[in-house]
Amino acid sequence: MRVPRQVVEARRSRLTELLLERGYLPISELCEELGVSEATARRDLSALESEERITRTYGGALGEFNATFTSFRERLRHGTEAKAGIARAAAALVKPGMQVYLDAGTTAFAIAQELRRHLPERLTIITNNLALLETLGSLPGAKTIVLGGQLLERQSVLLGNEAVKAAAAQEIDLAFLSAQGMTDTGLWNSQRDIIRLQQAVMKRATRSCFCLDRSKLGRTAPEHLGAWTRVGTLISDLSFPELRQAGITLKPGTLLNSQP
Amino acid sequence: MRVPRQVVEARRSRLTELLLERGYLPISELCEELGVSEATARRDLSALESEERITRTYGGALGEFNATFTSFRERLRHGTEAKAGIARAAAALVKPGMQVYLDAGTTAFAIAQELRRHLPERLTIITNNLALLETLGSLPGAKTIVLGGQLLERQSVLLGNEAVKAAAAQEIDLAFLSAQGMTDTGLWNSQRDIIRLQQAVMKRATRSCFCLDRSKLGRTAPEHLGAWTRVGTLISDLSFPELRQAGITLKPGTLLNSQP
DNA sequence: CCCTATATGATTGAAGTCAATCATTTGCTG
DNA sequence: CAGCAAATGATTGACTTCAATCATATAGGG
Repeated sequence: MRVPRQVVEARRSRLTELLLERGYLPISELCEELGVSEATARRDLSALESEERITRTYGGALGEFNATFTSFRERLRHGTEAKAGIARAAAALVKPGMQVYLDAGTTAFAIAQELRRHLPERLTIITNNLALLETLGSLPGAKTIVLGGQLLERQSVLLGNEAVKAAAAQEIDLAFLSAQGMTDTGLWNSQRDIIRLQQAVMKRATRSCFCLDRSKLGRTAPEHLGAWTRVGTLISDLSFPELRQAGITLKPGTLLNSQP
Repeated sequence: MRVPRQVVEARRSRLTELLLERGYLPISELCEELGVSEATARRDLSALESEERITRTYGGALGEFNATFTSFRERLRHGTEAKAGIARAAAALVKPGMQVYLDAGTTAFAIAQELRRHLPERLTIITNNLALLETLGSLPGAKTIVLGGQLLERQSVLLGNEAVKAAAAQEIDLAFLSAQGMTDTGLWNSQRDIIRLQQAVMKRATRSCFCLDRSKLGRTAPEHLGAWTRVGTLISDLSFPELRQAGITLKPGTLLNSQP
């Protein structure tokens, strides 16, 4: 029997809520919970899936919860092998007892995963990248500090004045930072707030490492982050000659080449 | 053919990693990814499931990622109807343009879900409860601020000096707080760090609402949070006479009764 | 070096899932 | 109020998943 449109919509949003809360539900439980037949539950699922509000699986469905986090993982997965190499080179710099800052971005995610594999003792990790917390929260023996800030819509980063202020109060041995582009005039990033935070971190960090793979070469972004003179270390899959060809000449010892 | 124990273990931990990264994977992809037959993949899955390192589903498996968050959801689900009533009463106090603080705990989670349903305009939400961010991050038109702090192992809360300092710099119209127990001598909570943060928040909040359901009545906890004189509003499913019977006498207007 | 316990892949039957189809009921529009 | 469009539940057959069983190969202990 036909039922008011509004009832259908209500049921479907209840379904998304349920999945959001529970993460995963098999069809059978969905039917019971919603009080509808299997056929209707399936119809709801395929409707919601085409709106990309949920993800169907064989036998049930997943909530599109932490859409930001999962898209993060997606991006990382499509990220080149280069990123994994950079992460390895970066993680190798981390020694026991250090206080390490990890930036926003997927490179930091890769570094965190690498650190999970080979975890130095008494590590303190400082970050504003919420996507890392699932990875870092369960590390035994490591301390994780989150700088505060405003949650960026559709992203999993905290930014703003709170973040800058909190960064200025930290002691950082080693900061891993990333950027969206590099040219002969320096590094570029998309948002002013990100740059402000990065600059605050660099001021407090004994050593600042920028991690950029070759896809960033020659690209710019709306905001200028800083000149090459401010870069302590560059970790990249690019070689010295390749960089010079693009007009970038680094002081010796600045470039750290990652293995592929 | 039999294979070294170490190989099996390596494959299984790779499997957990994969699920951790991708959230969900169907059996077929697992076989391909691990290079084993379906039978072996299933055996791995049931082994890991019995160790509670993953969750099996019909047709695949879920990573036990953000175990903290999911256990959060579990707890919330088992939470009584009372909690939902309290959340409704709490959310009704929130008016457009307010800056609202949400505490750690599942009650705050329930309030956040309620706010998502009926979202006042220009809302600012301040919290240290990371479990809320999935819910609050996608709210259009609302601003979410996270106080910094140290990530508590096996929980999704940020605490410590950073948190207290950040709280002291906030302007809060309405704070929703919870506690683990209430007796005639006041409110109780488990950890000193939580209490320090709550006290800092109360100092900055125009109005502080404590949300406690009847299961908390008569219970204590290791640390004393404060006397009843410091409670601005109590939202509960308990009635005035019930409280008085337990030796708790509130000033008129302090108790806000939630509908069941 | 031998023996056994263990890991693996293939097979199989039972059980579960899915999309399509159809009849029925009922909201909504003209 | 009449007719159409939409929503629902039941049914069906194709397909998938699952656990159990079995044969085989080999790691690891004595």
